[in-house]
Amino acid sequence: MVDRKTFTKQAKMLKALAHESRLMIVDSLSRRECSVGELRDMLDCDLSTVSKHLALLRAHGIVDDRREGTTVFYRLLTPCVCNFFICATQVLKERAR
Amino acid sequence: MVDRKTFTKQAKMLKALAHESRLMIVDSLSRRECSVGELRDMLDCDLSTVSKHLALLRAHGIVDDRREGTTVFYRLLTPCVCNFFICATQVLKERAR
DNA sequence: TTTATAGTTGACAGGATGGCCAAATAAGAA
DNA sequence: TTCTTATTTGGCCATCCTGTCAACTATAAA
Repeated sequence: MVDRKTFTKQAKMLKALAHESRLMIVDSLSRRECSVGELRDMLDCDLSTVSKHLALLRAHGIVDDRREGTTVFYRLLTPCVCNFFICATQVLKERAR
Repeated sequence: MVDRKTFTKQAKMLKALAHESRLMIVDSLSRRECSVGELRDMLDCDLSTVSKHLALLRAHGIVDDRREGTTVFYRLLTPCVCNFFICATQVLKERAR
């Protein structure tokens, strides 16, 4: 039997990832460190919006940042989040049948 | 490079799972078929609330139902969603370090 | 046919999310 | 110091999510 609190934690983690832009951010960061500006170019939305998505991911311990001059670089703190992509792909495939 | 639409689909799927009650439902259904009433007893909330969570999961092709008399039984349609539990546990563990 | 049981659906309220703009901050360059 | 670039934060609004109650539907039993 699994503890209710565990489900709560897992739900919070899933919620943090359950957004198109945040998934795209995680995918990018899984390849290499990126600045906020680079991520905005990819997502094509307001810089402040990207910054807030990153703040949320950081609050959940998924990413971390470091400043280099005026630029802030983000990196993946828990690379295994990428396994979610594998899971999701698998479910979508299984569902399609 | 991954298609933007793929991220959209994955995000929708994650959103469907990103709720404590729905995770608990999926976990229960991974063990055996359950009626709405049984799930309500486990979740301890309004029957209509459970019914809506189930409707949402069904709309995403994650569960399916069958009626037996006045009772409706739900079952997991894509058992591989359980891999999300493994992923989530792994991330929470990696994050804890 | 009436009654009881099991679920679903609609309406509604409160709270959480997401996105943009504008203002604030941080750091380097002039 | 002042200016510029990069990013964060606060305010605001629109939208979505959750949960509850009440009303409705479906099926079986009396």
